[in-house]
Amino acid sequence: MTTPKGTASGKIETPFEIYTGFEILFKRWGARHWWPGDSQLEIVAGALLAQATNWQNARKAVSNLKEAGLLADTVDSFRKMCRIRKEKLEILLRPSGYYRQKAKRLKALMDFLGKELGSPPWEIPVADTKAWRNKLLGLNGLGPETVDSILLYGFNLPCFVIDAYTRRILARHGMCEEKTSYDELQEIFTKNLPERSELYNEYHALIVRLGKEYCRSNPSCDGCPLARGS
DNA sequence: GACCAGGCACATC
DNA sequence: GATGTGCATGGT
Repeated sequence: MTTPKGTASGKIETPFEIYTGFEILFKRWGARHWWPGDSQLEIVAGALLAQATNWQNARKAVSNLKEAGLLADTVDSFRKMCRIRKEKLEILLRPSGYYRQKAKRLKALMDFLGKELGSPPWEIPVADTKAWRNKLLGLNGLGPETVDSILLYGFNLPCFVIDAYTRRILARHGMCEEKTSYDELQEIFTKNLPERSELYNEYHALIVRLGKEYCRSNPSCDGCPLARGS
């Protein structure tokens, strides 16, 4: 293993331009077409179920919900989702891990969205993005990453998602510290990109693609496409 | 059997 | 406010 650009800790000391970074990744892997899902409700639920687990496990729980007829964007399906007993929901969510917490959180989220917006499909005006972000952050079990994922992928609103991969990649390129807050990391992207949900969507998906290949199993970051001069 | 994976809340200091 | 811990499954 060679470490041409990385240090012993795998840190690359050359920051990359935020928009250029997108262009490089997009050129390499193209559109990722996130978030996978047949309905808006599936995307919203999936964002919550993907918390602290791999997508494979989250997808199993999503499939269980679909098979139970709970994830269609229809009045009947949504009513069923809102009325399902917590114990039954827990069984369906088991594969995604933390299933008791997630059942409680999902019910609370569905109740809230139902009261505020009725049955899906839902729409939120772009002008209300910030207000809705704050509303959702007030719900139990919804932190910034989950809320931004819901708003970006479920509602096509311009909220840049910061996840573990994003933090790791910025840190390795010397662009943030361990303790840099979520909001500060988000600003690094939003201040350097046009405010467009499609762009945020693809960029985050590409970062996850990058993270899986160059951060997880490659601590020296060999060949990272974002390294200057690579 | 240990470790990790697209978080978050809560207790404690 | 910073840090530690609980929540849990499934793949490698």
